[in-house]
Amino acid sequence: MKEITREGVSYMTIRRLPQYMPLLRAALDAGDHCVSSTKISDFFGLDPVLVRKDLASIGITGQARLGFPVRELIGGIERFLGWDNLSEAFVIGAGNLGRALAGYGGFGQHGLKIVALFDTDPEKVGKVIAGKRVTDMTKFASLVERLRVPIAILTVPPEAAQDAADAAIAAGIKAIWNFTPTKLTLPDAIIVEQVDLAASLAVLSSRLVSATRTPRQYEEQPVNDM
Amino acid sequence: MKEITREGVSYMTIRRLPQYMPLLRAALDAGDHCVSSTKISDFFGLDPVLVRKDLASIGITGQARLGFPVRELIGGIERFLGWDNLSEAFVIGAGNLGRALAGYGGFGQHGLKIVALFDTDPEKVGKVIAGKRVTDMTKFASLVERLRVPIAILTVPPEAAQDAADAAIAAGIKAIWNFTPTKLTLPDAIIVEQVDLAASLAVLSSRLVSATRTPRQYEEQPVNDM
DNA sequence: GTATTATCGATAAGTGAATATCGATACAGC
DNA sequence: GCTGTATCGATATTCACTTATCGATAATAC
Repeated sequence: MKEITREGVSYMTIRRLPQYMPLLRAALDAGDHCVSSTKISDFFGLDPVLVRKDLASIGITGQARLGFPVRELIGGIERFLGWDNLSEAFVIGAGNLGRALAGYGGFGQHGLKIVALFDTDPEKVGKVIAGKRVTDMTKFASLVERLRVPIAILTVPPEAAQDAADAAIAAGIKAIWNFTPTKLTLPDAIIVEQVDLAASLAVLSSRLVSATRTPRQYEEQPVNDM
Repeated sequence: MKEITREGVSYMTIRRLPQYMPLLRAALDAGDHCVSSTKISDFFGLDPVLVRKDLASIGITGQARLGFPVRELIGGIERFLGWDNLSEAFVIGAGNLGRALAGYGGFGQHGLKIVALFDTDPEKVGKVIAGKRVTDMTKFASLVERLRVPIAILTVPPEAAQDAADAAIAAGIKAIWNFTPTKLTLPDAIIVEQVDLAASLAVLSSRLVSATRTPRQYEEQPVNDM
């Protein structure tokens, strides 16, 4: 996994940071001033050194014997991930998945605000999901321009994905969160993050195959004599 | 990324294999007998050697100048991932996300068959989504036992996730595909695959932060998450 | 005050995956 | 048949991430 990332923060670190957050918030609620890397690493089954490295890489420094100041930690991670000021997003595709995402209340904590949904189906246009209106796709471009929305969340059927993505970037969208299985080919300047359910399912089912086809799974088998 | 994997096939390889499939199926439809690693790698922006290594690791061998026999390739990957015989799954949580997954027709191609949905909400029980009945959660255990369903797809609210997962494995579920942001603590023998939207979003927004705070631009990233 | 211990930060070592290199192979064109 | 070229497979190298080690620090116990 070779990733060019920002200011020397590795891809894997970026993926771990948000996972630390619930634990940190819980600690804050519990009134703790400091959290140790050991405490975090125990919870997630990681090495404490790894946690310290993650935190160090975004410029947070702890104190020996005490740990890391929770408040500063939360603030630092939020700032690094851009969760401190909300980015607005449009959902393209108001099917079940689009509606599920629009209805999920947790994204606000993650710096994402879904503003509206778009669809071509006149049946769906005009409905309101969790306070967000489903708008006709023909209005997409003008609204992106007017509201300067940087993110499109793509939840259209696979065969419509490339066209929708093209339309989105033509309208000025900077980043696409792609929930379709379609591999998009887009200009390099566009940020694309793929939610790859097929890959995730592959890991699951491949493990299941191992578990069922061989009674003993996992690494080592005593190779020698029986 | 250190992962326990089967027979020396790396985690990253397992995640790439399913992505190759659409291209292979397209090649098959086009009547090609062979596909070269170059063709695959070009499409996905990978190194051809990497593709060959992936294929070699699941025991598929090609021929110089020709490439890899498409039919054998597809068969091999499907067999490896367990897509050749469907695994059945129950969806726990018939909210928008659960319904979206139940309504998605593509999982059949990936060896997954969603049999039914479960929910505790009497409002939802009895409804039918894409031919699958929403059943009361109280019937879950007996149905898992009777139908020997190995997989649970978890789409309940975050705060209900741990309880639902506990109930699932008590009923005999072997693998959990967890779409909730809750980190589940379960026996080691249970296979858990986490769809980590928070991590995916973190990568997206962290890139967006870089792009907006510094005008410069970055490389691409073919690595997919979740 | 001194000893103990948990924890940090830095550096070094280890691990595993991606990439580069190269000889071998088999088809295509002449 | 000979040559050229695309492709494979194997080995070696590079690179990134994780783990191990160790001295320093600061709270706590005595």
